Amino acid sequence: MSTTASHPSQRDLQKARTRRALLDAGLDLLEHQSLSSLGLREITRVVGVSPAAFYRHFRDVSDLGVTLVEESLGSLHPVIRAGLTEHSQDRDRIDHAVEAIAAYVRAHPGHVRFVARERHGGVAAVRTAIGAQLDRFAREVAQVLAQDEVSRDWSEDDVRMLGETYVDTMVMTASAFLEAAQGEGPDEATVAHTARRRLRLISVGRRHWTSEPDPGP
Amino acid sequence: MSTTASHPSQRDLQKARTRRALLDAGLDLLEHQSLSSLGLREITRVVGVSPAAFYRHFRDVSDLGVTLVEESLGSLHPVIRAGLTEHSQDRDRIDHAVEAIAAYVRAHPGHVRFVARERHGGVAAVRTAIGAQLDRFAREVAQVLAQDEVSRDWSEDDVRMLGETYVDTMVMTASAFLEAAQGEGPDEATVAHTARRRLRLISVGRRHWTSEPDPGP
DNA sequence: ACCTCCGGCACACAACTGTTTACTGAACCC
DNA sequence: GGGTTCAGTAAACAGTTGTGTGCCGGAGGT
Repeated sequence: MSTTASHPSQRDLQKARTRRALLDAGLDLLEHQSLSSLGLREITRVVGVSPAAFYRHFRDVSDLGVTLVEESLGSLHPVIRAGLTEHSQDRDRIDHAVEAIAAYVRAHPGHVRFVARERHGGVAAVRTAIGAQLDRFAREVAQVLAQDEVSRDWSEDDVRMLGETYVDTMVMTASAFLEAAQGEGPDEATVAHTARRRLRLISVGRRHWTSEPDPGP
Repeated sequence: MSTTASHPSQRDLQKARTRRALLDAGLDLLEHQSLSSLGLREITRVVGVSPAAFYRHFRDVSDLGVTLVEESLGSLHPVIRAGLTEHSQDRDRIDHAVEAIAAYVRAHPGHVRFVARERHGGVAAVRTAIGAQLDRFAREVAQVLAQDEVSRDWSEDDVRMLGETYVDTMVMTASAFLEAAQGEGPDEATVAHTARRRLRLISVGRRHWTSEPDPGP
């Protein structure tokens, strides 16, 4: 019995537990380095398990990395959709969004750091995995935005661009919050302040948008 | 004679030459990995020099990394200023800016990749060095923008935010162009198309901006 | 001409890496 | 209860790594 059974055996539970431990240890170690320098032995040493045991769970370290991506971003989709669907005044919406990001960073700093770091990192598989997830987010956001009255008659292309812009802004904001938390940049209040104004800038641009002829792509 | 003499001796020239070779080799190797996994021996092997020779030029690999930052971004300041100062219609300005970014990426792909990758990378010293440079850019851009008639009576804070937004957008665009060049994302034309519309979105938001009361920071 | 400087070298060091092998022993199924 | 499955082990493999030492040899200054 090795499939995802409804009645997980004792052994399955134990296996899942060490797997979790490996993932957690990996994420912890990634606080001060990047994935392409993270060693397999380094991880197993922290967990307290023999190096060979690693292969029972992952093909190699970048495989573990890809799993971490799904874990970090995969569970976020419903949250995003829920957060965007709730209607309210523009001002409040922005405030809530920024506060939601701040809360998420406080709750999962490791995951945020990992995504920000490996988004353009040295491991191709992880890079593309993150790219794919962010793309999904952009589509989802765009889909919600398209239903707003403001952008009723926007071209599909423009809505898509808007979604990407929002997603990128959110990721950058999250990363800025993280840096604030570890005292590397401006403090949290300042980050929130700038993020709010940045979102408002986009929002204003959106309200006055005119789909000019643009030759291309 | 070891200072920056106007009459560089034969020995100084040779030293500078190997130093250059080390930097170039390092940048090349960083195409497929990140700095925190780049080995000192790896570099010297490529250059064809003994490992010990490395210490004649850099304290360690992250020291070389910091040098690469200055080299990548330091020389860019005059270019930015020149590009921004030239006046023209909004449309043309955006088109030219995007094309300028594309050209820069084509000319210095390694430097662009390095900055994008190590901006949030695992080596603190390099991370802060990049942050400082981008901050300088943001200030410079803001200073130019402040003189535009559109944002005459903007608060200093808002202008600063606008500068940061532009810089971040440029960096992201550059990184997107790079990915396009190596076939990892959408093609170059699409990237340019989205970048133009994104810049126009910001530009529109700027024209209709009202400095609302925002409690904080 | 002689002495000094110094970039680069060869070598040695201990520590570390990813991967394979044959194995053990407890939980599992029938 | 007896046979099977399989997560985890110990040991060995051939490489790799960063760093320190002492030395060389050509260029530089006087």
